[in-house]
Amino acid sequence: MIDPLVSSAAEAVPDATARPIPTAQAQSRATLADVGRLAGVSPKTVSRVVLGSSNVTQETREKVLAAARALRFRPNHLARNLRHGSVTNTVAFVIGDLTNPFYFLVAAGIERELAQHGLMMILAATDDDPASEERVVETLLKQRVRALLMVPIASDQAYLEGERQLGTPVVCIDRPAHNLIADSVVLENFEGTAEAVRGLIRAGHRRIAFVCSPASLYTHQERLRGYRQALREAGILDPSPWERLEDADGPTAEDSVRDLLAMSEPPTAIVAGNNRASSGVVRALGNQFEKVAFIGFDDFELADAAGISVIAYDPAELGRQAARLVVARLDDPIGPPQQIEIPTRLIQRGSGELVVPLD
Amino acid sequence: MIDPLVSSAAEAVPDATARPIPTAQAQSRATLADVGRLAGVSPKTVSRVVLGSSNVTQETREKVLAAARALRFRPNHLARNLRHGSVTNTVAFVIGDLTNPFYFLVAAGIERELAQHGLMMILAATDDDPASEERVVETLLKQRVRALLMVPIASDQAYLEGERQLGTPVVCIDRPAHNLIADSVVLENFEGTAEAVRGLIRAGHRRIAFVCSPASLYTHQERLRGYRQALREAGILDPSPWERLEDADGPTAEDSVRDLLAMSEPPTAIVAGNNRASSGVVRALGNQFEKVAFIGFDDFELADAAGISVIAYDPAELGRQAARLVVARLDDPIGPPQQIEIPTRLIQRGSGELVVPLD
DNA sequence: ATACTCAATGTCAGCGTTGACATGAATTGT
DNA sequence: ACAATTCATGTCAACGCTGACATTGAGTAT
Repeated sequence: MIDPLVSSAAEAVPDATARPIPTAQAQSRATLADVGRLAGVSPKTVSRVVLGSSNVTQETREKVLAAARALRFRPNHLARNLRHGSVTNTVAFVIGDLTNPFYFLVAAGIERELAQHGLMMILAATDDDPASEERVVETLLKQRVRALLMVPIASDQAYLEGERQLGTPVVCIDRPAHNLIADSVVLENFEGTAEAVRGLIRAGHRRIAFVCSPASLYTHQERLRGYRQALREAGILDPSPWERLEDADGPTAEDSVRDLLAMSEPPTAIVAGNNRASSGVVRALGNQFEKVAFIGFDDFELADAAGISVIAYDPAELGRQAARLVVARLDDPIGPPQQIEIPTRLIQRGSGELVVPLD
Repeated sequence: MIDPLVSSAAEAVPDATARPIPTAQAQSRATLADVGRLAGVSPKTVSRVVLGSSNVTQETREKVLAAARALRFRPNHLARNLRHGSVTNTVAFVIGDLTNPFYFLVAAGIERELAQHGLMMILAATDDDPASEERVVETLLKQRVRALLMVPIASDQAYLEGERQLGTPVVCIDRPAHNLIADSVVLENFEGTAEAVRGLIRAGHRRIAFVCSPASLYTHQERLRGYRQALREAGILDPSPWERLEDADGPTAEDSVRDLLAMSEPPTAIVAGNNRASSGVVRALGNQFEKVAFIGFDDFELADAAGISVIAYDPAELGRQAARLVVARLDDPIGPPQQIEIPTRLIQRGSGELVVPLD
């Protein structure tokens, strides 16, 4: 294991000639006591200076500050936090898949909002493995994180109930928790998708496909509901031929689109349920939106340059709101759980609405 | 300020009828002593069980584990770490701009590699503000992070020298540190760019532009050097008319490209120095690579679908290597500083090499 | 039977900090 | 001039944990 405190065996060699360049630690970190000794005051007085208490003479304060600077003193927050009931100022954000740019934008929003409240963000990934979720969370709780922000992966978050009762706020992002009273921030999945599909219908489309995977996700189910709802309103009661809801291990969105286009009555428009599906659709269609209209859920880099219409939202706003919920919950642990919906809006760039359907 | 320990004023109201739904913390967290009391053993024995010491009867162990489970005991790592010399298992990654997707991918690589060594990643942003770098780092050091990973923003990291001597590894990412002996992981900026430009020259291009900002960055300077080197090899000694190295507040890459195209002798090929510049170029050119060839530094989502050639590398690998340096340095604090170069490779997708120059 | 080993458990102190409380000196009021 | 107040500073204990060391009792060797 890693242990930097184990001094190297250098002293065993009386004359280490081939000694490498940088030096290891000579002295250890200065403590309040060290500073106090140098300044000729008690550790407590140093503490007062560090904490900015007013009950210190200007003269003493300067002496102490000089000593602190000389010794490169840096207060030990571990000790401080222990003393104060093990309350830290780190908030954990537990993500499934770190490589999804979506979550990083969320993380950016969280980081920024938390920083404004003196809180730091610790990032932990579960690699989309439900089993590792509890393990990761457990590790974080041992570190006494102040609150937990998470994109729930496991099918059950009941294991957090005890912790919640102990006062650790839990805020779920993108999907609600299962079997746990927790605040959550989600997208306007249903309405956003329904509105986009309604737009396609208004443009004359009837055969509208929906491509998405994995189908089991809360977000995708909501979007699917929105899709179906809009079609139902238009009198299309069975959209199933155009639904492609493959699961993670099945065919990719790219395959699904090729499959759709090969149908005897191919769809005239495609809606992608998430940004990964969007990538697949774009690859399969190769920018030929004269043939098939396309709207993706979730904006992406250069979608504007490519003229692709999307159901967009602000991922950073998701993070910001979640962080705000954390802060609010820390301020007031009591109070009914909240669910915030982040609005989506259709950005029309040509791929979805300017198309004249073939039939 | 935030303080969840402040109990609500509920007890002042004898009969709180309009009480909200969830409950606040009833009891506090169990400690080793609590578990010991319940199991009828000393705290030390509980500690032994928790740490997995062998010198405990099977019977005692089970009693203790049962008690721990009953009390939902969770070891306090703050106390543990304090006891052990304030050595934590969190490593900080200090980034300038969180919204740059490049850094996400780096962070993902870091997180993954660190996790394999039982280390956690704490993310902190400086918002590309050199002045806030030291402040942010200082805060992190108070938390006693085990090591520091950073993308240096400030023009001087000498303030970390003391900390380095105390044994905190510092690894710089993407650019080397200034005035500080530290390990670093950088890209093959010079060679990667030179090779790409050589390719354009081989394809017959002579008027090759370089668009990038801000010009002051180490990475961009290296890339610029590579660009000039390749041109020099081809006998083009003064590329300055085609260099567009505007700084952050100046015109955007998009503007620069329009400007270039409006020249009396416009470039036949453009090289972008980073992914932001690439976006700008793509927007300005609008995919018309028949007119002007294009190669960007740094791959991006859907560059493949758009057929854009890039100088690519693996950002996650950057992170992984950096994390590995941290771990190595923790194992062996002595040893000469290392600089690792992450290889780049030219991915030809059509925008750069299949073009027939106009002249 | 006596000393000797060893395993299981306990006692204690201290990691660095700060709240509660104590002390002593200077200042104030009357 | 003397108690009352204020202010700067100090003493002490405890946050939760675990290394160093002590203790106990059972088993083993002579």
